[in-house]
Amino acid sequence: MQYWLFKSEPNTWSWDDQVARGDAGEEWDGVRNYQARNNMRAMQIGDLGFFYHSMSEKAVVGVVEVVALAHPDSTTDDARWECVDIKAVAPFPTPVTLEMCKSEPALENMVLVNNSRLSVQPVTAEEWAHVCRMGGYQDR
DNA sequence: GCCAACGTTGGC
DNA sequence: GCCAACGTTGGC
Repeated sequence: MQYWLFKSEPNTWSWDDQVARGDAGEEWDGVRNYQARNNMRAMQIGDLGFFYHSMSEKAVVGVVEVVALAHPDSTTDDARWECVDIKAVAPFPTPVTLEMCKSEPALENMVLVNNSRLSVQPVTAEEWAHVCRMGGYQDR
């Protein structure tokens, strides 16, 4: 069981869009970055991730779950690119902003804080628990 | 809207 | 295989 962070611009694909897909989930397509793809290849069914809104919001707004292993990205013919499917699990009672993360010593090594451009990031179990607590989210 | 950081591309 | 140029991302 591992933890991740999925980053999206709300204008392109928002938490509400994700929720609207329900349990069927949705491809996390459009990733054209090797590091991000490699992270998705490493994912297992049932892995959990944060859903992060970049740009205007810059906050973790909810929790998603991996429901399909990495498979070819349907938005391209280029065999290099793969993606997983994820579904919305629950929203954060309180969105955790980037600013909040930066001010937390416990999160100083979080990828989001240090390499905000990577669109699919690994999250450690400690970071996961910490951010959940900040967001008022009851982890299972 | 600006600009820094990063990743990718392509010429050599 | 190196590196300069370019495009994109995302924080500010």
